[in-house]
Amino acid sequence: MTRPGGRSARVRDAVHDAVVELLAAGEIDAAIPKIAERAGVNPTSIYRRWGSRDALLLDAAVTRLRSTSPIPDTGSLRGDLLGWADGVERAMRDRHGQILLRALVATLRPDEKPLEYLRARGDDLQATLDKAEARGEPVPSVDEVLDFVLAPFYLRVLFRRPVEPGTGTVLVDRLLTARRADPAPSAGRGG
Amino acid sequence: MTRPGGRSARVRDAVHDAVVELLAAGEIDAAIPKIAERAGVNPTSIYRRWGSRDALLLDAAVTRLRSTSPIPDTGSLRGDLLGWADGVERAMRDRHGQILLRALVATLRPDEKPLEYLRARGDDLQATLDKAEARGEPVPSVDEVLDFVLAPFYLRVLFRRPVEPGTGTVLVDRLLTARRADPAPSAGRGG
DNA sequence: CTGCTAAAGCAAGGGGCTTTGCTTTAGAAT
DNA sequence: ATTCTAAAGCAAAGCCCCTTGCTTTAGCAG
Repeated sequence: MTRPGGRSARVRDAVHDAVVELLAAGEIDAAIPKIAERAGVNPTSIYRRWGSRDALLLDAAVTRLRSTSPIPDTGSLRGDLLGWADGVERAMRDRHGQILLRALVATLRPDEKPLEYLRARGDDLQATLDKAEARGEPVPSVDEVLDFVLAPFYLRVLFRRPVEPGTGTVLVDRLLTARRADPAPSAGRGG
Repeated sequence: MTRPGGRSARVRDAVHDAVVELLAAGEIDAAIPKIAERAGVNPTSIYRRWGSRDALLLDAAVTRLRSTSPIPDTGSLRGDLLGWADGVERAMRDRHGQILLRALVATLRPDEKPLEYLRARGDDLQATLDKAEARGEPVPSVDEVLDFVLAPFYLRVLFRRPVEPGTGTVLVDRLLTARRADPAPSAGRGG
């Protein structure tokens, strides 16, 4: 991306938009020529830039999901996690968010290493937990946060069960209550 | 399936095998002619029977996953859940199980109703919980079981994080401990 | 303003997926 | 054993995806 502004960025955004719109419209297996037409772009541009439909879908999903649900800094672990979980909840209740998550999972290859983007989100979470620990709060591990909060959201979306409003709060409360009740059994941190 | 035994079943199994083998071999987007060749079957047979590659993958995944991890009847809720969770853990540590789960999620369409097969597994779980309740044990809801046990397994597999041995026990313990510590906040049952 | 170059557009060709009408086979029924 | 039929196999044709070499454009640099 030596020319991030200008035409290059315009085409990229148009193509990403086209992908999301087509998926949202039920055109699940629209191929590259169809995406290009929707984006008002020449198919060759997509082939040259992304190489394959899956690579394009993955790029679109990661790019769009990256901007959702940052972790706030509220001064308390509970506040931070609630703020983050609310953001996740909003994304997971949103049709486009659901579609992007599904596209992300569907295009991940079983044998590759975890995505850089996912590792970064884990690091953010770890930083939040470190701050809380420095304040003297009792803190769960990143794995526990993922198990208690993120996993239930993802299960609901991927298996088409409803995400009720307030789910994020329930899940964060479960996490913090469980830690208070039983600080022992879980495994160490992790990527 | 008016003729479940004989050639029909043989072809079905051969095709399902071919799907799993190709996916396991990294041939993620092998199309129907390639699957047919691997199965020693004419492509037309697949087109006529399943209609599309996605329908075939979904059928293969559901058929193969249906036979894994039944819920035992041990006389205690904890025993039942541990037995079930061990089965899930075994499937999720298995390469083929991981591949089938990924295929299942990838081929689910966002707007259709939940799978009959998934509803049936939920009913099995509910029956187990009902038995425990009749014995006077404190019981979680189906949703809580899914959140605490199944969701973390699926998150690990779908996002390519390792499933450590003993994970099932840890997750079941979390579920039962949480119920003991805080019987209040969660939502009702559900499909 | 002029020149440079990365990226987008264009066009043509090959290849493989998918469809469809017909034939053949194998399992079930009588 | 004979008959019947659902399902599998075969062959050919159309379609569309993908590739590739070349041309054009638009943004940045001097």
